[in-house]
Formats: sequence, C-alpha cells, structure tokens
Amino acid sequence: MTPETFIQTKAAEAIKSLYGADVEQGSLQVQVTRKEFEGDYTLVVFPLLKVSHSSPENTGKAIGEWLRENVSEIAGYNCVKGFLNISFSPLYWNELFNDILSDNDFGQLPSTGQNIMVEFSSPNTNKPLHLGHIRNNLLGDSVSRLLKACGNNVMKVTLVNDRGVHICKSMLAWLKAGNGITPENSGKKGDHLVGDCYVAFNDIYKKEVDELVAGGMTKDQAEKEAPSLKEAHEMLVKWEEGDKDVRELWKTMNGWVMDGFDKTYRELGISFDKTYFESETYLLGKELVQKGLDMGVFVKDPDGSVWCDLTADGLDRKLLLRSDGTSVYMTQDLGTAERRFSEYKLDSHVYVVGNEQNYHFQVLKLILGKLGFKWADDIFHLSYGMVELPEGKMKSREGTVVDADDLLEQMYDEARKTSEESGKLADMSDDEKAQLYRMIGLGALKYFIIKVDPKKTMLFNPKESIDFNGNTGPFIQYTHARIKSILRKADDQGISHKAADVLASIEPSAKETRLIKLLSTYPAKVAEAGAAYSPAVIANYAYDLAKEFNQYYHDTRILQEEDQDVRRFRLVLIQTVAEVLVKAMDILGIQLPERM
RNA sequence: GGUCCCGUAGUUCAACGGAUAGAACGGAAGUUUCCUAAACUUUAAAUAGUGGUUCGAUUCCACUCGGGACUACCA
Repeated sequence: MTPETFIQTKAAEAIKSLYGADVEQGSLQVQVTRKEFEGDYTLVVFPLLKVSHSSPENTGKAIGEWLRENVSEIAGYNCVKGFLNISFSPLYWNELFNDILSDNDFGQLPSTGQNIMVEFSSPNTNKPLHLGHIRNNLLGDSVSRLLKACGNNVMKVTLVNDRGVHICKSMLAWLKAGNGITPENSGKKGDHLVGDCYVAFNDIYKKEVDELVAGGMTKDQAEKEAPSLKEAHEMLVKWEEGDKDVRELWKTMNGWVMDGFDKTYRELGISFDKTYFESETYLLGKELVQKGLDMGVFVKDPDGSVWCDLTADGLDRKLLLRSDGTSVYMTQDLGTAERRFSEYKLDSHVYVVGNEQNYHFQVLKLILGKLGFKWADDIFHLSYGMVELPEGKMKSREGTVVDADDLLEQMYDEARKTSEESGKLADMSDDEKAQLYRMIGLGALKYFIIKVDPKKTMLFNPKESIDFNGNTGPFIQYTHARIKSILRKADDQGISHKAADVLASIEPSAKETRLIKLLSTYPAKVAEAGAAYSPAVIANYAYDLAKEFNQYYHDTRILQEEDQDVRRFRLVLIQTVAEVLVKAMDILGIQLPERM
C-alpha cells in the first residue's frame, strides 16, 4: 500500500469516527508535503469542511490528533491553514522500503486484460527518415512500453505508405538517370538513394515548369501540364493495372527503402509486431461506404461521388469516394480501423500521428461513430507537435531537414568527444567505447525529445541536446554509473548488499526518507503517465530521482560508514535507486551504462 | 470564414483546481585530504491581457491579443 492510500484509508476512518460521515477514500486529497513545511504527506482539508462544520484549522487538528493517537505509523502532525501535514515514524519508511524490495515486479502494474494497438512511424517510401519521424518513433515506442508497464497487452504496428504518385516520381527519376545505380553498387543506403531520386525528379519537374512559364503559360497551368508529372501519373495508372515492369521496379525500389529503414530502426532500438503496407490495405473501407449509404449517414452526389456531411458537427463535408469510384485516404482509414478492432479484439487503438492531422482524426472518429461503431471513442490520436530548429521550421525545399541517420552519427560523435575529454575510460577496449558512445548519444537524443509534452511544438537545438548537464539523459546515465561504481567497490571489499540484509530496526535519515518516498511513488507515476499517454512524466520522474540521489550521495559517506548494518542499508537503498532508474529509463527505451 | 492546438524566468522544459509557481542551461558567487567535479551549494530572474466560477486559478469558462496546424475528387 502506498503512503497516499494509507493516509486516505486512515483519514476516512478518522472522519467516520469524528463526524460520523462516510467519505470515499479516493475523494481525499493527499499530496507530498512541500519541502518548506514539516511533514511527509499533506491532507487537504478544505473539501471536508462540509462534514466537519468547523474551521479548516480545527478540522485539520482534530483529524491529525485522531491519527496520531490511533495509528502507530503516524508520529506527528501540524496544521497550516487548511493543510494537515502528517509525519510518519522512521520505522514506517523502513517498512515501506522493505515492501518495495520484496516486490519483484515493482513498477509493473497488474494486468488489465486490455488489448491495445499502437500505430506509429508510418513512413512514406520516397525519402529517408528525418527529425520529425524521430519524435514520432520515440513517442510511439515509449508509449507502447508505458502501456505495457500499465498492464495492457500492447501490439506495435506501422503502416508503410508504399504506393502513390510520390513513389512513381522516384521511380521515374531513377529510370531517367539510366545509370542503373543500386545500393549495392553505390554503397548508398537504400532510403537515401531513393530519396535522392525523389529530389532529382523535383529538379526535372521544376525546370519543365520554368520552361513552360517562359513559353507563356501561367504558373498554375504549368504545374499541372509539366510532362514529367504527367508521366508519373501514367505510371501510377500502370501500377494500379498491375503492369509487370512497373510493379517489378516498384518492388525493387521499395525493398531498398525498407532495408534502409530497417537499419535506422535497429539503430534507434525500435521494432514492430506487425507491418502493414498501404498497397495491401488501400482498398479497404469501400464496403463501409455502402453501409453508410444504406444507413443514410452518407450521401451520393449526382456525379457519383460519396460524401459525409459533417456541417451539423461544425465541420465540412468530407469526401469518401471519388466520382470515378476510387477511394481516398479517409476511406482506407475507416476500413483498417474496423478490421483491426474486429481482428484483434482491441479495447483501444492509439495512433501516433502529427498534429497536422488533428482534423483528420476528428473526422475519422466522428464518421465511425455515425456508422454505429461504439469503439469509435476508444481511438486515441496521440498528436504531437512539430520539431523546429533554432533557424526555424524544417523545410525540405530549403534543405534544412535534419536527416535521422546523420543526426545519430552526430550524437555518437559528440558523446565520444565529451567522454574523451573526461578521460575516465582509458582502460576500455575500443569496442566497449564505441558501444558506450552509442548508448550515450542515443540516450541524449531520446531523453531530449521524450521529456517534452508531446502536443507542444518543440525546439530541437542540436548543441543543447548533446549537453550532458542538467535535465538530460546522460545526467541520468552518469548517476547510474556512479551508483554501480560504489556497488562494485563494495563487492571488492566483500561487503554484502542483498535486499535480505536490510534490518527492520534501522531508522532512515531525512535524506534517505526522501529517497524512499520518491521510490515508492514510482508505480503511481507509471499509472499517471499511462493514463495521459505521456512518457514525459516518466522522464521527469527519473530526473528527480537521479537528482535526489546526487544530493544524498554528496554528503553521505556510504562505504566509510562504521556501522555495518547502516552501511548495508545504504548500499541496498542506492542499489534500489539504480534498479528503478533502469526500469524508468527502459520505458523510454534508454539504456544505462555500468560505467562512463 | 470554420475547426483544433499552444502562449510560464534571457533560453529550453515542469507544476491531479491547492500552500511562498519548480528545474535545467546561460549570468553572478562558492565547494575537491572524499566511494566518478559529467557532481554539489548559494544567488538574480516568469504565469500575454481583461473579466467570471471557487475557500483557493498557471490550470476551468468567456472575450481580447499573439504563435501554429488543418480546412484538396493528395496521402
């Protein structure tokens, strides 16, 4: 039982006994006491004035007095305005610490039995991944782990957009180049190679448009009439018809891109349980259009196109079927959602997609609701903001896009420089060093991005992200390494630090109490983060814990402590801190080194 | 025009409707006979504005002012 629920339970008894009123435990507000006041936890008494019919001070004192007399774990109290500050006895903290130690799955919440699908990443196969995708990938991956820690069955999926005009453009440029370049013969990563083709296409296209405009055409017209664009569209038609050559090339080039993506995913430590390809799902949803028409929630225009009228909901009319009978993105999304919910008996579905698609998901949920699917409300769009650079937004046209692979290299390199400066790793092998730099560079990047509230637009400053001081991943990694260093030294000296060594009679100091208190809140933090789909909560918790440890570490001698039992207690305590840091950072997908 | 999101120290981020709004970076000033100074300590500095609801508002509501996204027979 956490201290909060303990106080809630006892306070409810106190209120029952003092005022004869039943209050729900959950309605009692208990929070950690601010450090400028004396006490461990604080009960907010304002909401209780209705049943006490007394002033805040008197109510608080009455409950405090009752608790002190009737609950042995509670040693004292003080009441400031409407805040009842409660102090636990030192032995209570020892007991609580032992509860944590005996819980093998500390931080893993009990199973909910719920099936949750998380879709994220969902790249286009015409260009390599960039910084924006990284935010998506890291969020999706950590939210998946978070939901798992909350006791859910989680399935990670991605939907690869492998079909459409954009791929045809890359294919066309590749053919026009005519040099038969491949990842194998050029040594170039597949996604970058195809991305270059896409850029090459746009150069050709732009040139054609300029020429047409120079020949007297308006810009709008020229942009539609450019021969290369027409060619791309023809190619798409051939693709749809299943033209053998087009399909062959399409398959080859997509394969290159997927190989490239796989490398980047592996580098980031990200994987999926299932990969969907749009070329296989883009026809889904058509039968739902008929269903909607039958139900009278969709309308067919004279030209044959089908729409859903959402003006009554404050939105616009949404197209679901073109006049030529082909479907659009929305149609497909309706279909895939329905299939996934029924196929996997989903209790909820999280889509990690940028906030530029807020409107899309608003419409998607609305239409599914109109079609009578109750689970429409179980769709959660985890919408995240753009990543901006100090110079402003990333614009592919201006070449300011930060490439994912380049960024990772840059992070590793920076980690190497900083580590070499510190000169602590002289005895490590080159292999070990390289692995460590990877861990640190990746940790810095992941932490920097995940610690920010997803829905906010964030600023990515490459220089600051690699800073190893302050609220950063490397700071937490460093803290972990130091704890491990102490434990290694204890091992060398033959000092045991097993959980079973902790004596129940040891009274933790004030600083140790603070650490135990923080450790005990971890499961609640996991639950809170899960409810909000926000790994940022976990990131900030890990930082608090690391910081708290550093303060403790700074003025507490551990190995030099004379009293063996106290020394063991301290060692087990910091070992537990290290373990919880590992758990928390694991949710973020960040590894912690043994030394650095 | 419509829908949605965001405005907190110089900067990057926090704060279930709770006490005197927290950190970090940067600025200023300190701390190494010590288990990792990538640390720690001290210090200056912020809720865009006006109303409303409440015992209590950064948080909820309304309006204003700023910033952003979307509003395709594109995906």
